[in-house]
Amino acid sequence: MERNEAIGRLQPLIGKDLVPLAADYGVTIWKDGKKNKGWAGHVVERHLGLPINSSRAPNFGSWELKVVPLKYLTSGKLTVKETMAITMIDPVEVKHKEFEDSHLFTKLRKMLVIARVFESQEDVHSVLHAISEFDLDNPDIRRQVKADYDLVRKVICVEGFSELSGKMGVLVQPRTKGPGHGSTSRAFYARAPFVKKMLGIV
DNA sequence: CTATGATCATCC
DNA sequence: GGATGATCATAG
Repeated sequence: MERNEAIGRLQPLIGKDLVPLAADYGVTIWKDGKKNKGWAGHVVERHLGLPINSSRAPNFGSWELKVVPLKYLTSGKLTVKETMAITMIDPVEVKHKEFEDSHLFTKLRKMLVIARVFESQEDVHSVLHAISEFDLDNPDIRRQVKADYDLVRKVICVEGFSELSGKMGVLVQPRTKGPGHGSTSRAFYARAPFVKKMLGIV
């Protein structure tokens, strides 16, 4: 499916509550009092007819789909609530590949970012707020992302994979991610200001 | 177990 | 409120 087609399919969902859709598509939100944090992403993927799997390649072949939560500030303004997980860091791959050949670049160069409104942790309602296309075509942004990638590379080579921390990086940070319980894997995350740029709410 | 989808918990 | 590290459901 092309990105434009996906946009066309998602357009009608803008302003709609995603919670009832989760039930329609059989997506679990709560189980034994614990939350399936990826439910919103699964709902959108199912809506587009994508089988749920864990392939590391961009889910649609040439572009990447992401759902990100938005929240209202006390001032009443809408902003990005969280950083966005992009992809796992494979130390071997990062060490041997240039930024232009990395998974990070492949995913960032062409993506579709869906913004949903976060109301509360209970997710009683969650309205799809906007759909935004993003390509890594801004020279300044691209240069900074590459710099962050190179920093990660350097740390892995010089200090070791385990020294990577979320404190590093300007637009993209290396941060722990995984099933939890002692997992030490890390992933690239887009910091909030970067996500705002993607959504065009700078 | 670790990849995917991400958000939660806690510290400052 | 923002940042950082930890964690949840599901699939292979």
